[in-house]
Amino acid sequence: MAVTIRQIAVVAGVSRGTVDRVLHNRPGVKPEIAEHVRKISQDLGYEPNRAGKILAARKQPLKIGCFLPGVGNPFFSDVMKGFRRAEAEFSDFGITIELSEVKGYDVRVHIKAIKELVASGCQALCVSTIDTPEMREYLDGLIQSGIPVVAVNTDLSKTKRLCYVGCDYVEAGRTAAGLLSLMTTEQLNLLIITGSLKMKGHNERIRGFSRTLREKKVPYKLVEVFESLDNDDHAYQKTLEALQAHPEINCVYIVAAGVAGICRAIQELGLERKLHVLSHDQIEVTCQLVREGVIDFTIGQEPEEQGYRSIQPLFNYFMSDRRSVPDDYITNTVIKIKENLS
Amino acid sequence: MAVTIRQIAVVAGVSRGTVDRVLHNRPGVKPEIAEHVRKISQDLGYEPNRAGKILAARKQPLKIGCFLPGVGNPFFSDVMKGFRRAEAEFSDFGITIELSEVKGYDVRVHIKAIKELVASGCQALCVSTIDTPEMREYLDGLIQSGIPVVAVNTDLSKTKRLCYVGCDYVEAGRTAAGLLSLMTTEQLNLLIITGSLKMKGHNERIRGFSRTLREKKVPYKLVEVFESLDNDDHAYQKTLEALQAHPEINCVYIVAAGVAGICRAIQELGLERKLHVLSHDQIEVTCQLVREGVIDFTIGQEPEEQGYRSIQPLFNYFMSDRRSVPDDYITNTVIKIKENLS
DNA sequence: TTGAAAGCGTTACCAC
DNA sequence: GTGGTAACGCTTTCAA
Repeated sequence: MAVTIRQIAVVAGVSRGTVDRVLHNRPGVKPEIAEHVRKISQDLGYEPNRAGKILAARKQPLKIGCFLPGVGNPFFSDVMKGFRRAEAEFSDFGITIELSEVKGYDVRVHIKAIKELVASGCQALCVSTIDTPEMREYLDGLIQSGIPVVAVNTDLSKTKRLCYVGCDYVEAGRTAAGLLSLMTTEQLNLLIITGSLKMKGHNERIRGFSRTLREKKVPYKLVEVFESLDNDDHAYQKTLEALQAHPEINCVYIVAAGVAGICRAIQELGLERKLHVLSHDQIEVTCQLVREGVIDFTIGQEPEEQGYRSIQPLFNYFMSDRRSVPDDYITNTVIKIKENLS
Repeated sequence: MAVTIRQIAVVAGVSRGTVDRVLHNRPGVKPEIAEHVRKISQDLGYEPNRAGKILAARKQPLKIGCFLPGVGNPFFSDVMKGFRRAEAEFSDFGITIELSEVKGYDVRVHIKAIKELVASGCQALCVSTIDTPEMREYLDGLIQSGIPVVAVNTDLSKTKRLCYVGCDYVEAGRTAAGLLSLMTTEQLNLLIITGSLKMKGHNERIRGFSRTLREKKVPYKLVEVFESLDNDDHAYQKTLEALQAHPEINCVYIVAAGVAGICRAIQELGLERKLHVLSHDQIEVTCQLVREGVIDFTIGQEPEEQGYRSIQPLFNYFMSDRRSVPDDYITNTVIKIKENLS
């Protein structure tokens, strides 16, 4: 049977109230007694019982704020599913989730939305946002004031975030290249279409991709790179032009969004199945195109897991009186072809 | 705030004890009152609070028995990791896990081991065993007597098992074929090495594999099939002979164990990287050979997840008074190449 | 500065 | 048959 607060109290010769005060660093305990109690709880290997905590704290349930720039981006709806699953899982353990979604990547808009979450009484945050100085400063302020923050999907470097839950972008790019190299040995004439050259994750994918091609000594030429800016029409136009201008292109690497537009261009030019086409993420549009054989494979990152695994450590963190500081959780780099789209 | 047993008692005009008796179908309640209470708890949408249950039941913690034929099989140690993770996760929620492992696939041995788990007081079981009539009969008896059984990794068809947690073997075979077909278009001269022709999962993989090759119209010839019987030396010998007798073989499909022996034969004949080699499962030996480039890719099935996700539904099942009957949980078919071995 | 007690939702047990 | 009460481990509040 695990050690309880009561046992500590008995051993220390004080009341449970005092032990509680010590264990939560609340004021009003004589320093020497506090030290004594602390030592005993250490020696006994005390770990708080979550069921007891939950029951006692039932009047102020833990409210976690989740922020995603997910409006209009189907990828994030899977992350949200993970949040929801965690909420359902933990609801009768006294956890509530407040969701906030915005469109696009304006730092001000993001900060405003997060502020609203805090104002609504959230005691912890899971955020997927932009890693800019302004954002970092704002979040570090929050963390300072006692609100732990989990970085989901996009890391917040050099902040005091509790942990990062998301994929390894470099590995994703490396995997795309590695699989491609298993599929062909001929010289690659590459068209790379990224989302935005400002997005760190996108750049990391490209870096991993080209590094692996070089390591594997795959002969390749980078014919063209451009941004889709998450806009299908724009991506369609640019792809059309690039493929017409450079008929030698035999491989299209789609780093981020714009997939529908890009593939429409490929199909209209009758190049379907004549080019290697690789993409990232497992969303409806990529799945459909993989099924049709237009895209050879797509590299996923377990978005739902990212949502679920953001909430879970927060739960344990609070339940352990902030002692179980969670590790980063890096999701698997998932290869999806037609047969394992599940 | 969720509905409590107390509220039901108030509304029904009875005591909490009576409500408890009704909700647990315990005798000693007048039928009309029982009916009345049942209706109210329905109307109010009562869901038991897990924290309360855990605390009250703390003296008889839920003991779950886990059985694996894992001795000498590294695959199962990952499943075990999942069991352990669940145990750690739920330990202060009053769950204990009793593990039992045996070597090999003798039904009598398996039944004996499971009997011991039951004798030691396990109130539920997670088992990975053989799907034979004798086993089915034994397990159905246990289930009848009130011990729910989760089938892990291998389904127990036509039993009253609570659910199946494991992979889709057919999909795994299909995926192997699908990826292979992306890697080559030439005629395939196949050597297939299965574990045992008696193992349903192995046969399903082969079925999925060949079906997909046919669907994709990949020209192929089955040069030879034999069993490794999970024995590396035997597999080594047979592989050596097969490859020498049939120099036209250009693809080796390793369906189950014996990987080390098979690949040793391939390497000794200097055929490394000259053949396509595919395997299943992500264990140390397959990982190493993928890293060395001897195996092109291996198809995993998330064994740790299988362990964890067997315990979790049992926990919820008991906590919900056996009302949340869990769905089957099919793990992902995971493609692993050198770059995403994580 | 400390102790005592109530209460969270559930179960088990004893008394009526 | 039914109601009341103690107990699980913890937090919070009130009293000393």
